[in-house]
Amino acid sequence: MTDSSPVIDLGVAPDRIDATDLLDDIEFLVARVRAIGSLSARQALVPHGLRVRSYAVLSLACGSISPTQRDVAEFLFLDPSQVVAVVDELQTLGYVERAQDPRDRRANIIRGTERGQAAYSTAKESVIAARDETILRALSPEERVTLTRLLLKVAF
Amino acid sequence: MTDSSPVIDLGVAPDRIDATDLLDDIEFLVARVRAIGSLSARQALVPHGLRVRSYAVLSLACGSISPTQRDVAEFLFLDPSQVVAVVDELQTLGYVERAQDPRDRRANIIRGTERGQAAYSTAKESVIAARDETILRALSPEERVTLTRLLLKVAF
DNA sequence: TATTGTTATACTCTATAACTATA
DNA sequence: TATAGTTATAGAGTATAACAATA
Repeated sequence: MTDSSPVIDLGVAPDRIDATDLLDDIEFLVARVRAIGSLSARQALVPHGLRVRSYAVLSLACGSISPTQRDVAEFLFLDPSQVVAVVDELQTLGYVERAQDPRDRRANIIRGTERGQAAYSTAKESVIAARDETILRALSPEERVTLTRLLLKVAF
Repeated sequence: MTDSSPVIDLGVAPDRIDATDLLDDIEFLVARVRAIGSLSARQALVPHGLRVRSYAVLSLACGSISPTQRDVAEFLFLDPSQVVAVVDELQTLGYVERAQDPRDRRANIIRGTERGQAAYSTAKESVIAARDETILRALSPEERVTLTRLLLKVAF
């Protein structure tokens, strides 16, 4: 990597952002970090033909929880109608399949196919690599653990 | 408050979200917390006639940094063209005014008016109250400080 | 030649309502 | 009566390119 660069420009020199309520505002900071992380993930996923949202759904489908579409919607804060579109897309790619939930014939269980597992695996590497270069770059291993733990408490 | 309730449904019972890569994924957690915080702030701002984005710009305009539109764009990760629209909106409301930057005649400095300061003040109370009920509810005071500090390191 | 604000445009994300089939 | 998935639609958010004024 000689002219690597791209990554993400965090903009705004520190000397101009001194006094602002927003800097103490967790909501604002979360929004900004999310924007950085989202951009990072989006760029990393382009070569894989996935959007951040598709990647998230694929991740759930490839895990061991066998979620219904409704589970996916709640977990990712998506409207059920949005899940339909994403699952359609992933199904067209051959990455996931819909299976009838034996406990409730109305529900579709989403499962990653073999091809989907493989695609998720490689995409995940790219996403993690990009993340380590952007949002995690400034944190020590201990801080990363702490941040994860605190976010987890807030998120659920 | 007898039937308070509304607030935000975090959905998904813990017993179904056991094993998932995403739970260790800071990017995912940040996205989810941001969704919660954004919804919380949006609801709190409805009575004030402000959107989250307008509120953020108003906050910067009412601070002591006298930002240009470009500063606002970089700080909030907005495209400069989006800042135009928000400032137009706030100006129509009489909350901010554009002033020529003496150091650069191309640049507009955005300042909160007296009316804007008042509106920001009351809106801020609502936003903070809503936030304490949602994303900060699960954290101790010490944890809030730690979370803020870590997010700040990542955000800039 | 580069940058600030601006206009315009297209695309993605999000919110909402209604319908069907099952429960 | 309520819930899972689906369809449709409108609005908000975001990305991109081009232009005039100024640096």
